[in-house]
Amino acid sequence: MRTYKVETEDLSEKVYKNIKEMILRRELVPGQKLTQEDMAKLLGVSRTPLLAAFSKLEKEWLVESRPRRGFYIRELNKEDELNLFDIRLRLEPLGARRAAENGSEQDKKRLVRMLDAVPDFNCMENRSAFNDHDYHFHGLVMGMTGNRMLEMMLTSYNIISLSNQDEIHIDCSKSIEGHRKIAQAIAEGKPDEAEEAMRQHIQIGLDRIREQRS
Amino acid sequence: MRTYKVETEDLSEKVYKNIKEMILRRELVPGQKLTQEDMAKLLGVSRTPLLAAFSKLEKEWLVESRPRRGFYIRELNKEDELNLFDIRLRLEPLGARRAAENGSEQDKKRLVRMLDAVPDFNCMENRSAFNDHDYHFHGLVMGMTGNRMLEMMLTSYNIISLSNQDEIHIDCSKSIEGHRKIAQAIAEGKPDEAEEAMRQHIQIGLDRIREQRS
DNA sequence: GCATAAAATATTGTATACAAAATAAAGGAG
DNA sequence: CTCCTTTATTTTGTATACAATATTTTATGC
Repeated sequence: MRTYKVETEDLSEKVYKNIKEMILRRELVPGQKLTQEDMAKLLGVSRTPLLAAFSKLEKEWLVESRPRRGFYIRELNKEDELNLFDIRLRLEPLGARRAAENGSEQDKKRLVRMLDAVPDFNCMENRSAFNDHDYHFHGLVMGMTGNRMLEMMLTSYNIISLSNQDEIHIDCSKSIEGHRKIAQAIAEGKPDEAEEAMRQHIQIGLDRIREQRS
Repeated sequence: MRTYKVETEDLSEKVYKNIKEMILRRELVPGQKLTQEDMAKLLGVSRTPLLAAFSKLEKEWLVESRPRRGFYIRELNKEDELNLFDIRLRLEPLGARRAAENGSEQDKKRLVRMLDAVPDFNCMENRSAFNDHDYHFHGLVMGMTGNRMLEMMLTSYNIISLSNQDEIHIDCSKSIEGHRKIAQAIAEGKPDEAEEAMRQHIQIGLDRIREQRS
């Protein structure tokens, strides 16, 4: 009998996911040093899998390596943020398009349901709730594209954006309205509209960066 | 007196670059297993920095990790290749645009000179020469964008494409003609034309994949 | 012979050990 | 007290060691 073994992931992969999660949750903040000993103790592993995890995160732009000085949560300056959005502005609309084309009916329903379930929480007071919503929304859309490379890249970029975003400067209701429009277009299987709606949504984020940190 | 210390990179970074180079040069081919002991001996390092390098390469999609089985040079199936080009088709044109906008005069001259210096080598006979040219051309352009994230991503993707590309199926002169057109537009500082020329150039690559491996 | 099971070998993933470099602390000179 | 030098401590980067899993080889039954 053929046994379907679970592709058991190694420790470094678990650690990698944990740290990503911690960055998203702002338990680790941009600029912070990741002391190896401390992180190893915190996560209950040795430094070996930790180092592999750091290396992965480095190439995803979430962590920065300063040789012989240590690893740090990457802190974006204004130029970096613009560069990041330059990329997102091209790729997220592509993702929305492909989601409309390739997403399963089940996922499309889930997407709509997700937005129905987020009626009105106070963004100013509950920032992490919005963070979670935003992260999951973009993640779900990118998971519908059928392009795992795209999914991986944009998941990381989304985390960087969120973790570097200033608390004060988000127009929450407008953002969710944007999500709703995108979800609608994807659910209805309209690639052009989905792409354009996403483009506008990302553009707003870019505009906000431009006007603020100048 | 202020001393400008050279940011000395660690072994894992050197190993990482070495392996990337080896993939590009086809000394390591898609599907091949990277036995840790062998690679460590070959590169003259221990397995520790090697593992960090593998982890980096994994997140750049150049290497695949099969837990408890080892690391392998990533082998793209047709779907993967289409996914890859779906991304390149959006990002490389953006890169060409930014290169036209932000590239230094020196780099622009270098770009034109590069294409003058590649008059007519026989692609069929000298595949690796074309590989090198293609890699360096795209690398130079992406280095002119002023967007290091974009540069890093597309450098890797370029390597994957080249290492997975079939020997037989490249129209070399047509490709170089495309490069010439792009270089021209960038050198003249015409973003729209540069973007469009690059789009067409990548599109040709995509078409080739579509028609062939079907 | 051929397929299956058992033993032997090789390879991986992780922890630990150690040297080199960076940081922090202590000590003096002005 | 402040600045510089020297010493001590911490932290990093790499190598090695070891247990657990995969793979290969050998043995055994049919």
